[in-house]
Amino acid sequence: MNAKDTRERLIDAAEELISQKGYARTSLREITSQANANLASVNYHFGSKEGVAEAVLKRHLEPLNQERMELLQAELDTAEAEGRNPDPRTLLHALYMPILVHASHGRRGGFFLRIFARLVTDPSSVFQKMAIKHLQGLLTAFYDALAVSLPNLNEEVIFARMILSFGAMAHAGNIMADRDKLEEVRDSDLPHFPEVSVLLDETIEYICRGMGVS
Amino acid sequence: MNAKDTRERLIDAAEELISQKGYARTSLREITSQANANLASVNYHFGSKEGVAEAVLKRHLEPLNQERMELLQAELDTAEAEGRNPDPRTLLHALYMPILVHASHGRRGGFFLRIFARLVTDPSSVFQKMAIKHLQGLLTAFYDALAVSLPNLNEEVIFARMILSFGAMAHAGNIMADRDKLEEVRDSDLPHFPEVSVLLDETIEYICRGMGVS
DNA sequence: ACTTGATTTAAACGCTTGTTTGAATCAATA
DNA sequence: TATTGATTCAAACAAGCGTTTAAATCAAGT
Repeated sequence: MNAKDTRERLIDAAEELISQKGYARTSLREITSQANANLASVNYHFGSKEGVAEAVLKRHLEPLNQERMELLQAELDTAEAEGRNPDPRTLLHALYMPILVHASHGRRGGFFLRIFARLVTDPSSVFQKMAIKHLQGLLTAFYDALAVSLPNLNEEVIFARMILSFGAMAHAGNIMADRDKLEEVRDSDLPHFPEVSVLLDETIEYICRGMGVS
Repeated sequence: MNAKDTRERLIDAAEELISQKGYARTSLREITSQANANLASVNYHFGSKEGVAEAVLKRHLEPLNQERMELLQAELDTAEAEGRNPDPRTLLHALYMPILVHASHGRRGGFFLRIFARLVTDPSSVFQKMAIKHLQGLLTAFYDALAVSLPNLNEEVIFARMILSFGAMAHAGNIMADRDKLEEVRDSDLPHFPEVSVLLDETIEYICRGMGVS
């Protein structure tokens, strides 16, 4: 019991600290101290500092990607049964709703989405490899489905718009996670930062319009 | 002459290295070595490691923001002279074209945009302060103009869509900068990454559609 | 109660980091 | 040529880092 507990406390602490300070600026001493564990425990349980970061990402991305793949498959099956092309709006919901809902529910979702936004941006290191490993398959599957469901758009354009949607979604999730902190430094000439639920809805609609799906 | 040269060589080296490896993973020893300068020169010329990173951002953001503010003012003036509201599409062009063109022209623009994309994402440090310092005024000015030019959308919605556009733009610029590297690791089931010029055009159109401007 | 394998612990390792220092060098003015 | 102020330089600094080690502790099966 104690063993597994330590492992999970380490992931919890790493997740929170990395989301707040970034991977490089978070030390193993901070992580283990926040987790009430020994300094060496990270290397024991995860092999290295990179290992615990990978575990953090895995804990969120695996169920998230599974859910998205299931929603994708469901629409593909329904469409085939009904003898029509998959509906692009349904596909976009399948791809973006789960992660946005995840980001807007509870602390840990916010922690994760801040890390995720950086994952996409970070140039080197673990994150690059992890991004390819955990996102390439998902992206390809949804690209294939979208290409079928939007037969009047050429491949390059669909791909370009998927990239743009991805950026919009990642940034929106990041803003959701930091909403309260951003409100504090907001220029008073700007309106309030949108409520999380408003931003969630606006994101989906924005992406649908951007993709050319009405 | 030698003095100013060193300063600029340091900024050049910092820009390239930070864009490739990230701020935290780039050491002063790498920067000064690539710039053919002494280790202490960064602290002499910029006061600290943060100082040279700030100088990198300044060198791009100041002319860029000046250009955008001039384009904004030009449209506001023209609109007032013609007794109409500013045109939202023109405003969006003014806000996003300069930085996207900058990103797509030449190496240094690409270097900058990779750093810029991280600037928006990075949780702590210099970057947080720099983002507020260099972007808040720009954002506010464009928000005010867009609110006038889109009178049928409420404030919160306009602001939300600006946030989403910002994310899409930053991600697109990042992809432009890394296009060739991304092509190498691309899943063969995906189409080629869009040409820089294609992505540039698609980005502007995507943002206009997303904002609800047709 | 003993053994075994997993986990935790404290300590130390070697290495890299950003920064500081004080002397050396340079360029230009008088 | 002497002086001055700016710049460069080599060297050292203390601090923090991730990782390793070997002994101590723990939990469970026999």
